[in-house]
Amino acid sequence: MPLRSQAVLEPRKSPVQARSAATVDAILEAAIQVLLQVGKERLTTTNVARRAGVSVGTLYQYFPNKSAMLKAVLERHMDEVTEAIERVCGEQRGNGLEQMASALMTAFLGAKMRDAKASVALYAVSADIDGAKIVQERGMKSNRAVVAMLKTAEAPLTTDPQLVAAMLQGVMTGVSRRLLESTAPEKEFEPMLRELIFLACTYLNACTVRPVAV
Amino acid sequence: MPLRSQAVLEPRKSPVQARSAATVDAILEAAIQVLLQVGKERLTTTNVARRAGVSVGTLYQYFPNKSAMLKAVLERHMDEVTEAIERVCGEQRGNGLEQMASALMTAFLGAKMRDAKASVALYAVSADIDGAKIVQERGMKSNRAVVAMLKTAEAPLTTDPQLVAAMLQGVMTGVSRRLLESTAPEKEFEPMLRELIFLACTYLNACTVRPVAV
DNA sequence: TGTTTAGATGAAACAAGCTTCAGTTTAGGA
DNA sequence: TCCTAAACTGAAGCTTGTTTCATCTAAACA
Repeated sequence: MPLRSQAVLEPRKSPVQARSAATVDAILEAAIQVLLQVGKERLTTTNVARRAGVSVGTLYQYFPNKSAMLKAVLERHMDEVTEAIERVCGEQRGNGLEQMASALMTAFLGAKMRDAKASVALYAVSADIDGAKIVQERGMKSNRAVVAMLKTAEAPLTTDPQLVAAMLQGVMTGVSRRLLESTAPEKEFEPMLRELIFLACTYLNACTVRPVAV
Repeated sequence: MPLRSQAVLEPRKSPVQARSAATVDAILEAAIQVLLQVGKERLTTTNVARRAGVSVGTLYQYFPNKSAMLKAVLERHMDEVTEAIERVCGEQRGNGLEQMASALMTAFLGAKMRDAKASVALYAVSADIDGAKIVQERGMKSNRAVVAMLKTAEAPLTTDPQLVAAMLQGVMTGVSRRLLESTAPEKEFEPMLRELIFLACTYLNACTVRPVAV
């Protein structure tokens, strides 16, 4: 989204295109803040607009309805996590399985913890709207990345990479969710991550040894 | 809730207490059915009452509000799963770790799959109401059961059982959720369960070998 | 058979937030 | 400087579903 070119002697900022882009951004940001401060129940469109410094009408200029706005918020958050996964999966190509496991778990938990509060709040939002669909889409994206990575491992797996990747993701999300919704996420983070890596390494190694059958 | 004692020659059934108990049950049952048929969004109190064959007023005689009713539904479901876990954990005391892992995973996935549809629908409901609290409570209950079981294993763990139990639960719930929300749960059930058991066995065995340190 | 009270009824009051839209402001170009 | 289109405004309409309550029914008991 490049800024519109400015007339000869007009140093004025943020013209047409950019103005609205900024507004959309402000709204999305405000939505998360409102969510964190007053919770899903009291998150109203009027509320979000006010926090964003605009009027409700403006909000409805960019989103057809409340649900669409929340979807955008969720998508934004999921993209961050997905990108984090894709990044490490790219970096880890050709490495050993333990390397991969460690990097993947660290990246995932890290991304989730980065703004743990928002993550938890969004779990709730995801239930309204068809959040499951969004989550699933991103899930498939990261799945592909994980599978691709696994196929380049030094020691080849003797198990269907698709299945292995699915398990890894189930494990990651399950443990991270448990962690995030626990009473003291920060405190348990370190040991949980360690253990998660241990578990993943153990599993992956076992998958190189195991007979091919089934 | 014992039935009210009946007068000498009055074989008449379902007196005062029981009549209402039946009503409550009908309402709870209706709630799930409505949930499955029209989804969370269109689940209204009037709706549920009609399906239960009573009037809204009656519903409000047993539940202070909609949220309380939904909580009761969720609690009921969670109790089933928790009981399934406690049962196997009791049965498996003193057995080998692989035995335990296998039984636990089978019981959990089985309980969730028994009415998979309801499970998924309740994920959504749980987000409204303070479902997290309910889920967490039951989670702690099963946690205790798992820990107690692990402590009786033939081969002793060299890792904190609390941590191990937490991981197992994270793994179970993560994978099962992934499975339930996938497009074809029944189809993937068998291989997923197999793999889940394999993963759990691998992990638990590793936990008996691993040096005690941290 | 009459009385009492648990249980049931459902129309309507009420609440609350989403969404609209007619009108105003601002930026960029001529 | 004026004009046009893009942005923005916010009071009020509208929809929808929750909850209440005055009233009715029927079981238990004497």
